[in-house]
Amino acid sequence: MVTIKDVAKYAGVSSATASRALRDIGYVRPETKQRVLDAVNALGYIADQAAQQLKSGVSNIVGIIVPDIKNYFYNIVVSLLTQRLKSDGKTVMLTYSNENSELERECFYTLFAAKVCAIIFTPVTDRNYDLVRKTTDNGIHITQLYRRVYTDINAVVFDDEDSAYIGAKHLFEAGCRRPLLIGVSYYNLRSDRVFPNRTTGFLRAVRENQITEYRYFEHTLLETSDPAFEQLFLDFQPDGVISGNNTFTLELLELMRKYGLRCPEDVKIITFDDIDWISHLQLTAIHQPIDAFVDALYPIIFYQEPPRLECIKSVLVRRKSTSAV
Amino acid sequence: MVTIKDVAKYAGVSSATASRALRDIGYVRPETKQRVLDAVNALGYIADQAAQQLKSGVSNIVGIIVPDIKNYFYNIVVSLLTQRLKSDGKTVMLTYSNENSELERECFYTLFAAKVCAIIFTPVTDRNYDLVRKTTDNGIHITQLYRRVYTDINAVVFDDEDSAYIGAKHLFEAGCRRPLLIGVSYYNLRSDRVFPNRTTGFLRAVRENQITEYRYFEHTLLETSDPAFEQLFLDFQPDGVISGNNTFTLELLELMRKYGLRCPEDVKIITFDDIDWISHLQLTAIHQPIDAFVDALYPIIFYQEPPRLECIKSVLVRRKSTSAV
DNA sequence: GTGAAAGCGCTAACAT
DNA sequence: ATGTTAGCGCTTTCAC
Repeated sequence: MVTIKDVAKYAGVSSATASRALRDIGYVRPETKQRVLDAVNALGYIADQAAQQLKSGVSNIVGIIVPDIKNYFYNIVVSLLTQRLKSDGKTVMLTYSNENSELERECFYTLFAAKVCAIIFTPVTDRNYDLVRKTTDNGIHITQLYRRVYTDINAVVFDDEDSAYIGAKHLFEAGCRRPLLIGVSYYNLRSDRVFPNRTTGFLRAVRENQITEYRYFEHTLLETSDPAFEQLFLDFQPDGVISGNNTFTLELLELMRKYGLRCPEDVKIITFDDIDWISHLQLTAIHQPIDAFVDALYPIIFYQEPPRLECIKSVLVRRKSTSAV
Repeated sequence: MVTIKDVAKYAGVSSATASRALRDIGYVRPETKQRVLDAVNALGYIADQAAQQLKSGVSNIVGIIVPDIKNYFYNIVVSLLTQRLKSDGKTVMLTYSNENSELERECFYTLFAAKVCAIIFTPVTDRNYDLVRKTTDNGIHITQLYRRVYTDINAVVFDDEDSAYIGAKHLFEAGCRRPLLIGVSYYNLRSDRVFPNRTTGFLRAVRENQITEYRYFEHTLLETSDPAFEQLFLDFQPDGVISGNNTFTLELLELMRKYGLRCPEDVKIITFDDIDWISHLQLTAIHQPIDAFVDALYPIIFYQEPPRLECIKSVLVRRKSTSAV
């Protein structure tokens, strides 16, 4: 392995000088600096981050905890974030909580051991507050993504509550009188402890519009189909559905095909997640601007006080699936 | 920060004993070990990986270089891999090359600096061999994913060449006589330097079946639509298309809608990437078993000699888009 | 402007 | 079975 000592020896200077030259810090004669740079090139030296970090005490690793493997949204955010952090000389350590609170704990331990300078995560429970505390107590910045569970910690979310409200109103305007909401059920967390909550917005719209026949179903994440949902769908026979994500929507579409129901004639559809195939199928969608989301997130990653809540507005994109018949 | 010295002091032992106790190494009295464990619990000690690594010289970070943000396939592989590596006490450092050879170089530097013990990457060029060499010379294991560019390095790929061949034959059996293949064009890499190459398999099928009217188009990745492709599609008027990935397929479907072409009546379709919405649209697809892929990858991550080439077979899933009219 | 030396937190010889 | 000590590669006073 090539160390800074090798570089120093090759350049005929001390390792202290080499270190200064490489980081443009302190006084180094331009000529000396050039010799060091030449040595680096000749030897192919790359500084050992672990050693740098150990000595300097500063880390440039940002930890991310992703709750769900397959979620398109998270994957995009992770990649956008990774690229932007790189331009600030930071690297990303990736972990998966898989919607499991025990795994989330392990993720925290892993990131802690790696001495990350910040953690960006989507909480899957409200029972890991001890670790959240410990993290901030150790000067590690922390931000919640997508769901706000801990109110004293930074959070960046989409305003899904409002989107569900707007979506429901749009359904009513399109003539629906038997709306169904497919919301989200968490494994380790009561929905009403999470902001935003799609169901809240939906119920508000229902009340304001004096809709008497309505249902909501809280669908677990990770599972691609749920018999209980099929049962409710058949029993209730909704004329309009707001689907909490694209996976739920696919399940809904399969059900409708199975029972010969057409969209928008029999059932109108509004779906969260305006991704490529959703738009191809001409489904009315709640478009969540990911770029704006990351833009809002980026500046607060390293600022904790006072805790910020960034709430990104989504946009309803009207397409055939909610048009009049 | 809580260090091992704090733990040692709390437990009334030396830091060496504490270290041994924590790693179940060497001789430690059970009673002593328990005292150390209690101290860890009481103080909330988590070992500093950077320091461990610096001293022991062994790293447990695996680096991944992902070429494309949006690619569903990579995202799934990354997450499956991350989870399996965790069970072996390894963590994942994530970087993105974005199909750019200069960025790929930077990724290597980043992972090098982090002293990863292995690199798993999808090469975007054949011009970074110097870094590949340097990596292996430093005892860092390295494996290519999805594309084999360097023949002396481990690689795990799907047999896309054969899949394209089988797909083309299936099109001919369904009556197609004007097939079009949408293959992949790399930015920094000639397609014929990559194994597998979809075009090769396609051309073999064309030859064997004496098809005289055919075309292939090598579509760039990352871009969601290409005017040159639209032009070729209009000029040639294929009666069957094999699409190299789901993004290309969406572009194709949009074109067909724009020009009022129906599937399978006017154009039959076979697509790579058997993902959820592809199956919902009842498109015949080349199903790539990701689990088998990861299963093949996992055992060779840390074995380099001799270089292995794992070629995973895909399965053609027949659906309506290639049925007889 | 440059070098010598201490030390970050941890582990591995070696001593006891 | 446990403690002492050296040192991994780097940065950072502090001399010069």
